[in-house]
Amino acid sequence: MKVYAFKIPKKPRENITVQNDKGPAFYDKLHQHEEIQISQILEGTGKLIAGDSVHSFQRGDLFVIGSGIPHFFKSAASSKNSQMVSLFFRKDSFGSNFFDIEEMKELQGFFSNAKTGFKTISTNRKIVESMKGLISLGHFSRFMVLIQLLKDLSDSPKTKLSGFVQQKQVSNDQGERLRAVFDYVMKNFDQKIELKTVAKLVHMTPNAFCRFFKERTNKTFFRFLIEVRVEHVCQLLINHKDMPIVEAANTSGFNSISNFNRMFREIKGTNPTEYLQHLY
DNA sequence: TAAAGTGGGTGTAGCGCGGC
DNA sequence: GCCGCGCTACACCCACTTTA
Repeated sequence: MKVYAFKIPKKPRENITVQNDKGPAFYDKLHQHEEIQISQILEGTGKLIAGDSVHSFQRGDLFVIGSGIPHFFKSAASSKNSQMVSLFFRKDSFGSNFFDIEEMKELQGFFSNAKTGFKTISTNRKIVESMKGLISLGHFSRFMVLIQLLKDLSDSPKTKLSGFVQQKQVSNDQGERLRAVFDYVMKNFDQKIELKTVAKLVHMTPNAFCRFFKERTNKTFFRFLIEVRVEHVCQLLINHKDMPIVEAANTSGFNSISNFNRMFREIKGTNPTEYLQHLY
């Protein structure tokens, strides 16, 4: 497995590509592409790895993934049906200066936020309907919808996806290793994971692996693992409102509630109870 | 690669709060 | 008042990370 330098399949002379992914799971191979990706989750749950961060996704979420950000959507095993409408375009799709003209200045917020990617929850029915409608539209209508969509997304509340901007393309060999590590973590985060096991998985010494992982993701391996666990706890608590916090923490790989609380506060900036109160 | 430094994991104690 | 739950603080150990 590798970080695919992904080519978005598009027809000749097509500048906006619309994709309707429907099935038991989404395309789950780590990849990166030049196009900016706007994806609306219509059905399904799971985790999105984008750049250096882990995010949960569920129905209604909308993600903007910037050009060159390595990413993949990992559908949850419990998710039987997944559907996502995605739109791909490049900033220079309509000419190198198209988005720099005065009339497009209001969209600069979108492009600056898109560099690190962002997530927004589409409470705005207009955005959801625009995304759904894209599938059946012709080229001109798609273009018009895109411009309005960019404006709506510029104004919508957003959460940053990745903490840093990827400066260079990840090579196939490096991507292969990262992909193996991500895959292993996704399958085993609820159990004890040792550095030497993961390092061995990618044929590296623990020292070399630590350096490698930090260089590519801008964070340590264990920091990444904790983020995956915390995200899983959040999903458990959201989906099972009566589940005790200590049970959610235990089933997500935390052995000590005190350590869990500390990690949760570091990552979410608040304690689990306040986090849930904020959501409802 | 090895040594030094860092910080994550764990156990324990204690506080606040709500329910019984 | 007692109990359970959620949370925080602290100390200690040692695995992990960084650096030379």
